[in-house]
Amino acid sequence: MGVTDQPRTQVTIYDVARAAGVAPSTVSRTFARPGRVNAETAARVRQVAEDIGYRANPVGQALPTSQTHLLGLMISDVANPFYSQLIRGAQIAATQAGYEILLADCRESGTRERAALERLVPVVEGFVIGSSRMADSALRTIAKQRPMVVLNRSLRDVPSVITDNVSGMHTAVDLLRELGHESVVYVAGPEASWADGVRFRALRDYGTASGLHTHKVGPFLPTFEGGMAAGRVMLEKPPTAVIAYNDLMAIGVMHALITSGLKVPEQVSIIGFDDILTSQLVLPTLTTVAAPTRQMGMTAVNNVLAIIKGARHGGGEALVMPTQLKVRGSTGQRRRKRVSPALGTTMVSGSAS
Amino acid sequence: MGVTDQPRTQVTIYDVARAAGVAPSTVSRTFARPGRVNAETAARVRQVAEDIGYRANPVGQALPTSQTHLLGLMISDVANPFYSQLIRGAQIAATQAGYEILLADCRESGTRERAALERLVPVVEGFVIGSSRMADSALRTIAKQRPMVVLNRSLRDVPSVITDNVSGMHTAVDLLRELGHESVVYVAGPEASWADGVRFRALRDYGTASGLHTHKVGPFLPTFEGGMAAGRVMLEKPPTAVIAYNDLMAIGVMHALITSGLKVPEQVSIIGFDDILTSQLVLPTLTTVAAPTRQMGMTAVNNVLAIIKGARHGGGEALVMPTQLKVRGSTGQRRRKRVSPALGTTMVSGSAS
DNA sequence: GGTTTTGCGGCAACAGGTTGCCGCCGGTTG
DNA sequence: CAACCGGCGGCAACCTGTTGCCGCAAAACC
Repeated sequence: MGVTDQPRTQVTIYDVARAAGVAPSTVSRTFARPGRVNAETAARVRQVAEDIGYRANPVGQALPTSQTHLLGLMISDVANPFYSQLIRGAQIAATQAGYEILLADCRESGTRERAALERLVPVVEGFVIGSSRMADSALRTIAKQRPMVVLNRSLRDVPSVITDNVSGMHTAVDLLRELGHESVVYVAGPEASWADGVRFRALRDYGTASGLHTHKVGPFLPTFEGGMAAGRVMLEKPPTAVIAYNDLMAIGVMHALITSGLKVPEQVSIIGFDDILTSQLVLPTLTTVAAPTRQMGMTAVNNVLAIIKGARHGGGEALVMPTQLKVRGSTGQRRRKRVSPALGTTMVSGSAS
Repeated sequence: MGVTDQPRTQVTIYDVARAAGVAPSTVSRTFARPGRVNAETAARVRQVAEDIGYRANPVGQALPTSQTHLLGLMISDVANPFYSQLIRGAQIAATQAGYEILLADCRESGTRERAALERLVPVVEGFVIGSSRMADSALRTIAKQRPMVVLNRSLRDVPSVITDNVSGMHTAVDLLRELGHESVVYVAGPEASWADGVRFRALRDYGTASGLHTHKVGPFLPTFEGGMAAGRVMLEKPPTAVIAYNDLMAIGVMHALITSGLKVPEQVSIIGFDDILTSQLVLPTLTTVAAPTRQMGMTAVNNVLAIIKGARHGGGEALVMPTQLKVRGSTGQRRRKRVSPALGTTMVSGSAS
């Protein structure tokens, strides 16, 4: 009946030692210090180990060495496809190095994030923080306890991997200018998101410099729903161009606008950030500033691993990954004036705010 | 400079014991066996522990008790949004019980799945297997070693949580019949997927019984790309109705068909399975057989936990979760014969297009 | 009052590995 | 031939908790 007939007694190095006629320490060394043991002896030990089905117990190894071979990966929302590739990249890099990933999802809450990190500290050897919702100081507290690499955030003295938000935003602005746009609304994500601040400032600064008038709405949740909410807010005075904190929000905005009869991209151009798979599936397809998420996941993990292995993290400079503007269907030429159908409330011209 | 100044020496029960003037065993009992220790003594120990910053070391606890408080969650593709809610549900249930989730993604490979499970066995207390790509026998081998609950698969003597594929398929067939369809093509997912077989058989059996001619193409990868590939294959002789193994494939099929000029749902009706978020974002929106994924994740975790705590898994019957047909824009009335090239807009799903 | 119970703290043996240090042995070197 | 050295196996301490068992003292019982 019971399928779970736990093998009550696990095979240990002591069993192997006895069976092979050597001391336990020799068995241990055979696996942990290859070379320290005579080749013949080692071969015999390995053989015996295999015969009687020995498997090293990671917990036993972890106690004296404090190497759990576990890495914590904190993300703010598993349901956000942005993380899919990041998780996968992390996973691949970890597996290659013989590590496993402990996944924690804080559901956009700094409190939950903190609690989860606190719980994980004693178990993992290091952390990769996918987008933190915590305050710098709190993050530093954790960083003091374990090697960590943060993504999409720059924090003095803590190694980080970020995307080139500024130049990504510039390409987006350039595109809008080329298309004849004169103003743009930025749909903000979580206040706690570092990237959100950077993106908005990059937009404002470069926008002003290049004659694009900018305005901001939000913050909203960085989800499809959040985007829809933002879209509804904008309906009173529809903008001609929108840049959203991320793709999910951009799609939400687009959905809300289209549902209320606006045409994308004829009346409104929309640009997102990240380039999640869904961006290619919606209609119109979404123009977006793409980030190499998978690569970032791998890089982040490899870096924590390097630090764990003793590499003193260098100059403290963030590692900047290039972004790429993917121009798709949601952006189009700005129409001067009149858009016939019952659009009494003409647009912009004297863009207020 | 270095931010990672690991406090090399952690505070142990021995430190607490010394500081509180008791034996280490008393400290241990204070936390592990409340009640076994005199209330006053316990209070003092707790106070001292807090003062000198004692935090129990999970590894130390895991060794003698073999309770790692870790659960393995195996999924076949993180990038498939189907798993998002499942992961989240699992996560929530685990956290509530004081457990953490070790995530493994086998990327649709039975070999990788096996390897990952093998690696995790010694570390976790139990497994939740999100859609296995392994053979029954291999799965049983693992099940013998650790408590496990499998999702979307029924396996004798191994507890499982599945969706009501059969009745879900029936509702889908009923819908197509109502809409006047006489034949349907099933787009198959991975051969190694148990659910795929069940769905197809349910379709064939019930279809035949209700006069719907069925045909199958595949297998294909259960991804957007897989769906596109299937769509291209079907182009030679376009079907009037398609049911795909899952939403991602359905969307891929839809994309391929629409791209080559076919109208959905006017010329082809498409139905998926799962109800991932993206299904509501594409145009036309996707009709699908929805599964309560979050709930399933929680249920699965709670069940493994129960088994770990000693509950002998009951009759071996799979736990069946209800499905719900979400009728959306991708399904429509079958057109008898000729569809004039310019069918213009019109139609049921008259949403913006 | 004597004896049995009960409450509770301590001792020490684990759990399963790792590793510093010692010692044996055969080969080098002078 | 003696002193030295390198290779290699074993001993035992150690990592951090848990827990069976013992013993002592106070409480409960007859």
